[in-house]
Amino acid sequence: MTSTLKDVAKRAGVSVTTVSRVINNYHSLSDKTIRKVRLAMRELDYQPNALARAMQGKSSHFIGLVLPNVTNPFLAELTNCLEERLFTKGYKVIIATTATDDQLEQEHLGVLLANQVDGIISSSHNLDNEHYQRLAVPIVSFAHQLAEGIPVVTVDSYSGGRMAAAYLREQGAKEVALVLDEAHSPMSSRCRIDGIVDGLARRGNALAVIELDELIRKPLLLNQYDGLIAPNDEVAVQLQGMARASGRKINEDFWVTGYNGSRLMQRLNPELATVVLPVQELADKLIATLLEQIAHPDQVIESPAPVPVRFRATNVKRSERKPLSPFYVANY
Amino acid sequence: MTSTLKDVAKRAGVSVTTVSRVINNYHSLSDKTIRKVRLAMRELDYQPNALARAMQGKSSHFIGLVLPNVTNPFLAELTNCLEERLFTKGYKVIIATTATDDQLEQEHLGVLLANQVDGIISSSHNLDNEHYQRLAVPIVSFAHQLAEGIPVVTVDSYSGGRMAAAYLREQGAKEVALVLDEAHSPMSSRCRIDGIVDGLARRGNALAVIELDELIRKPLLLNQYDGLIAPNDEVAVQLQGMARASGRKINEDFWVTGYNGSRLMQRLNPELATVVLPVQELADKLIATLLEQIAHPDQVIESPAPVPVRFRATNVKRSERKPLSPFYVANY
DNA sequence: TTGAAAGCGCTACCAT
DNA sequence: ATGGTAGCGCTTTCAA
Repeated sequence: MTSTLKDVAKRAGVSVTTVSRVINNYHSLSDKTIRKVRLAMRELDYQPNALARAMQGKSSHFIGLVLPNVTNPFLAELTNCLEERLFTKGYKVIIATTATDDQLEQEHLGVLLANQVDGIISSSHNLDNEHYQRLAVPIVSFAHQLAEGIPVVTVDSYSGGRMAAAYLREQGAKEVALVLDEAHSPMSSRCRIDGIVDGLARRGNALAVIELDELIRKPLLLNQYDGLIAPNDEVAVQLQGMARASGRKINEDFWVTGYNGSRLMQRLNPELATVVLPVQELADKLIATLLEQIAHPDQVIESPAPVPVRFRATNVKRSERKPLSPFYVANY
Repeated sequence: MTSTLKDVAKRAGVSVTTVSRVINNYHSLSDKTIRKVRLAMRELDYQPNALARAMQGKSSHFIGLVLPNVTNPFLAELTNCLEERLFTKGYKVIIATTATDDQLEQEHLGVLLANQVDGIISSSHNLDNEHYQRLAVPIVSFAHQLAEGIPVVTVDSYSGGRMAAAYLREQGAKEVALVLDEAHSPMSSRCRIDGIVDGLARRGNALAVIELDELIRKPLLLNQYDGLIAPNDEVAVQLQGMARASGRKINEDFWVTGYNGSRLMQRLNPELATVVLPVQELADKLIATLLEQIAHPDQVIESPAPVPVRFRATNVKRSERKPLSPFYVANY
């Protein structure tokens, strides 16, 4: 049905070589030929077959994006950002959502390899080191050290933890606890906890730690605290809701800090103090690192330095808030 | 570097044909041969090249997923759901985020065609009818009629609107307004507005309509209402925040309804009354419709009947809330 | 039960 | 400046 190089060549009265050349704007072609070919292409509504092109040992220009899911607002934003930038660089993104399922991840990786992806960007980490090590394809990881030799783009989570803790202290919080949600989102970094401890500047004192599940079961536990550090913005909002329900006044006698600072959560809850990860910068770093690895497959690529984070401590008055920005594109 | 059919054949001491046959579990092969080949494949860590397979006029098993973005919680959930189901059916998903940019969408569609996608699922609609009509590939649309002959999976938005309005009335809201956010998320369906009007059951009265932007500029406008219908859950939460800031008691003297009912928003704000779209069912319908079209390319596929929605009117006590579910997989 | 050989649509090398 | 042709890795006749 769809026309091929040969069809175009026949119609233009030239060889397939010539057609191939005008497609790839080769030099040394007469204007007349170029015009003829272009015309034939248009007439036949010709679409070059990218898969066939990818078969000359050339690159497929596919990038595999492996992540647990895309419903997490931060990952969604990262995904958007990566896709957009990769597209402008001529790459197509194949998504592979793995949840926390090791077998699913393994299958997905297999499919990506089978489809000759030029490289993989992964924020999943359900497999053993050796699995990742064996993958014969350039790969960059986000936030997790997958295996030795695989570059990883990280954020400065120590500073993140420290700033959050310092913020709570400055606001006047006396009893601070770290809330964990190990079941669903294990704290990725030891560094962050170190930062929190240092930020609290309470030498010799252990950091109070509570499980979210426990807190949900025994809401009275909340009364012991006036400052909470959540593992992410979503849990932070939950905690705010719980505190409000127990009669606490958010940002007056009770403070919560989040983590990630996605635009969505920022809009939904402008009051939320949180550690903001620079998504665009992370996307750029991930891509740059991957492309470098693609360009130099047998060179060992260093992981870039941890990306700085910033802390957004908002007590913005409602009247000063910005209107919604165009990320609300669809509502249905 | 990576080994090919030929390599495997050589190593196993058989022809490429035979290897191809064991890969595709052809009948009539001696067990001995099968074992030999399997062994060779393992030894060489052989990965069939999916792109080469897609070149025999066989299908590529690529599906293009075209959407404005993936940061919208509902679209994120739909994306997750589609990817997961398509993967189990042996399809790979290439994402194409278009925002509201017609040129970007056009380029993306071109790339998808060039990569021989078997079909396209689209929730973007930035181009003219003819553009979509011309696409020589099976395509299903979500929520928008792209062009005649292109099947579209819709929800029963009339009922959605009607249930939201009825809810507000039942709660005792006297002054109800529909809030629009035309700039960022134009109301997709006339039906929904019809439903709202019918649900309010105020014959002869026009429906009050406010622009979100205006409301943000003049928060005092809120005082005129005690019931708001938001275009989506995100705006609904914003409105709740604004109302709370003006001293209204949510769900006591002020009610807001949302739209979409994504799990994320459900967790973040269990109090939010909203119209819930059945994501899984929508994903299934989209896939089924697309696959049918792929199976019968020249047959005209009918759009399925609008999918029913349900209204979640929550006044769930905090103590009765369920714990977070495992969609919070990553926090970083 | 197995193999040889002809493509799939394209690029690249070698000619002219 | 242009064309012939040999593959890329695989599937698929047609033969044996």
